[in-house]
Amino acid sequence: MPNHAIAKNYIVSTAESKCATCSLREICLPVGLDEDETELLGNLINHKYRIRRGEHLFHAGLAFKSLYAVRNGFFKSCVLDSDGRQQVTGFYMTGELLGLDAISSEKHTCDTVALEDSEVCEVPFIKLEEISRRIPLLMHHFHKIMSREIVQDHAIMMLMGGRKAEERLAAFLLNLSERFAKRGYSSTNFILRMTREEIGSYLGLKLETVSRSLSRLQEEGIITINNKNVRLNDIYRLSHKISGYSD
Amino acid sequence: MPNHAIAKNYIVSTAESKCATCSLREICLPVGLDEDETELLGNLINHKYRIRRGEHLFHAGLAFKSLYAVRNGFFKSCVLDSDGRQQVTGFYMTGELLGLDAISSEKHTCDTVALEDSEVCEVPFIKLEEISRRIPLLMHHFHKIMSREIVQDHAIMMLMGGRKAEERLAAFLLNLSERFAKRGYSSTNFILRMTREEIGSYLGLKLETVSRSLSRLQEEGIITINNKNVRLNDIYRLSHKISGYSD
DNA sequence: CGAGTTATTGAACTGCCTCAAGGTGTGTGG
DNA sequence: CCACACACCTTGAGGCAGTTCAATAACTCG
Repeated sequence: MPNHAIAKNYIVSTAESKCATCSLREICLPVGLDEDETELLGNLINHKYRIRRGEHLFHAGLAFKSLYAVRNGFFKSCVLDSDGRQQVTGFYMTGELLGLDAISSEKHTCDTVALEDSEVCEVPFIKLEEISRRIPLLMHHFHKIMSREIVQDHAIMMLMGGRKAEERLAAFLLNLSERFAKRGYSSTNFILRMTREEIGSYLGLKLETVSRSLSRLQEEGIITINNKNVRLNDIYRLSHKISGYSD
Repeated sequence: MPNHAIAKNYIVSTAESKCATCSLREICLPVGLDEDETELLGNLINHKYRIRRGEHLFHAGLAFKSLYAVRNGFFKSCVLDSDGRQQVTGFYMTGELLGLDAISSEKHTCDTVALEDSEVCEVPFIKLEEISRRIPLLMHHFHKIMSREIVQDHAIMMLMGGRKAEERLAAFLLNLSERFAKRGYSSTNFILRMTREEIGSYLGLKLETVSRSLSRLQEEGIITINNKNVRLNDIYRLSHKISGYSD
């Protein structure tokens, strides 16, 4: 089990913790499994854990045993570098998979922290690989998830490489918006679970720059921002920020 | 097959194009396969292709069918954004795997271009997944490769997020150095296959800044650079550039 | 050899960072 | 429920690293 904090908060297996009957199946798992395959899934999840806001799911350096699927809530992962700076490498919401970076070295390379009270499903990696052999669709689905992570990272590199602060923020907000929409939440009205500093770290900016850019977007009427609450008033203009069009 | 240019340059299958007897086996493939498993590998590679300097291996948008293992040579991949800017997302050398980003959407998201005359082994992805089912070690190895790509991308995000130009260059050179060393080439003396602009794009800098930073490192005696030829004179000081130590 | 690409270097500019001060929100303990 | 402490956010002013623009030099390859 990941660490002491979690040990105290694990949730006993119930019918609901079976993937087969999970309400998130369509987000987490491939579609089109037959009955036998669905039956096999029963063994995939070990436990569910409750992680409270501010708690670590795992620390960098910890031996890698399991991936964790976000059942609900919101996480960040970040790497600490030699001189103590924190680089946020990703934000994760319902249905997304945590710990993929750890497969290569068999150690976690990130700290992963809940940004709100959350629940995760523990997926022992050995089991995932085992069951994958029996369910080609599951294997393929897993490959797609890893690939998606790579694509997402490339998008961030792209932002950091050549975009101005305001453009990065626009892209960031739109990305969140889409992901919320996919989960049935409002795409125009949501809460930023992370701090300005965390946003800045993720986008390669300082927190003051994040704050100023958000204020600017608000002055332009494109968004309304009140502390952690954002409303996207004009998605069209917001997305045109990114493409470098002037209107 | 990937595109017209390649069609003309494919190399007929020979004994040498079997993974089982390939000289790169230790770089490409997991160790510890038994005879049966090694036999199964025979079917993994479709063709080898010769790609000349400047030619594309594949273009962004192309339907995804295969991954490509670099047999020898050097590649870059890059994404083009809406207003035509090019972001280099990675450099790839012998034994590394190209096209991982394409799995998620079943379309290539990068252009991938040879920076010197190169050869690649085509690995049809369906076949890879099929054979993986029969060879757990191969599946696991593949997962590690994907994970390594994620870790590498995080390292770049880290550089872009909080490092100064000279530090980024130092990290870049050391990364190349290690990868060359692992392949039996000199770790202190190598050729930069890519242009200053490509380095800059990869690291989130302009080509002039790359040039200036390299010149600075040379003035300090840490490296010697002559056009594309680099010599790392003082790896110790070079690595201390990164950690933010002052000496 | 010559045309085009790539690299170096200089000078001026600018967007982001740094430092600083004050404001707002949140959660905890009395 | 209030008050206090702490964490987070906003805004301003000034500085600087890296960009932009420009001119020249060096290399590459037909």
